[in-house]
Amino acid sequence: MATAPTSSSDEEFDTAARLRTAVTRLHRRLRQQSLGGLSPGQASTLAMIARLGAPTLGALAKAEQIQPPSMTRLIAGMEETGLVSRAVDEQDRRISRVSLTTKGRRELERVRTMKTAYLVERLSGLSPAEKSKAVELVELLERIEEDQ
Amino acid sequence: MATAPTSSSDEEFDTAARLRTAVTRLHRRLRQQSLGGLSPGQASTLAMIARLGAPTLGALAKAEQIQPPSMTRLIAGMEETGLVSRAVDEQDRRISRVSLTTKGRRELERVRTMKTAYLVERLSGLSPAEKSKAVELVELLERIEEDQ
DNA sequence: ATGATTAGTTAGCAGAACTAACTAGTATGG
DNA sequence: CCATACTAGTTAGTTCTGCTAACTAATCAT
Repeated sequence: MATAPTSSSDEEFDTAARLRTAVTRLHRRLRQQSLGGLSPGQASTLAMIARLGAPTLGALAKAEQIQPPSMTRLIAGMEETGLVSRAVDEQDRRISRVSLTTKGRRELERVRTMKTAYLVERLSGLSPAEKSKAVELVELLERIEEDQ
Repeated sequence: MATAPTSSSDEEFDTAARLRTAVTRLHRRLRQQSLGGLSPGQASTLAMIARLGAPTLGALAKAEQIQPPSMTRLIAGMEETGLVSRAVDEQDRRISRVSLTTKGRRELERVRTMKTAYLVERLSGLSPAEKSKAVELVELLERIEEDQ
């Protein structure tokens, strides 16, 4: 194999490939964690609604970085189980605003810790030095995805 | 270090929550990247077969960390499009070994750059200091998921 | 030789994402 | 002021990935 040795783009490629694999697997693992009846998407959306107040469905889709139809379905399921309620906007009746019900707020509180329990446990197994590195890791991941 | 237990676990929780969100979004983004006709699972499996040589279906499933039935289906699709071929093991006829066809090798080569193009581009946008740290951080990410 | 184990397959379910095409409401330009 | 264009959201249908349960076929062990 007569490839150019120690090319920095080779290293970048390797790092990228490993990052891809790692992200895929961790994602799968996170999906398998129990959230007590809520899907990961529901849990995440619940938190986002709480953060935004009473967002429109489109705004919510944008914030969660999914397409509107995906959000429609997600919200439909959550409305059915009484986690959120929808209200048609008075000014513009095309728009429907989503807000948390009391049950939704209660569930969010209950699930908040469960959601991260697995990762908290994994993180707590790290040494202090690694732990501070973990913070850098998160910052790096966030930077990689920003401005899309 | 007088670490108040409360603040320490708060930090861990926060890091965990951010890591979760980051992983979910990056995973979604990576799934949306075009791989020129191959599904992400196919691309990943292609690379794994190349690394392992002529693995059994079970070994492949284990390496990719999915259940055997999922691998059966994945391989079935890849066999249909001529990316891999299966051969029954002579010694133990329960076993079938999977290997790349010429087309499979060609596709792997072609996709190898494409596959991580998005991440490579993102990584190359980082500062040199960040870049050198990225490797360490990916290793940490791998450590977080290991021994499951 | 029979019963237990192992490898892989088949069948069926579910979740999460997408696009394309539709409905309904709003805004606008002639 | 109305026909047309645009916007928000929904419906329908597809794809991909993963799972479990139950099965067949082959091998191993007593």
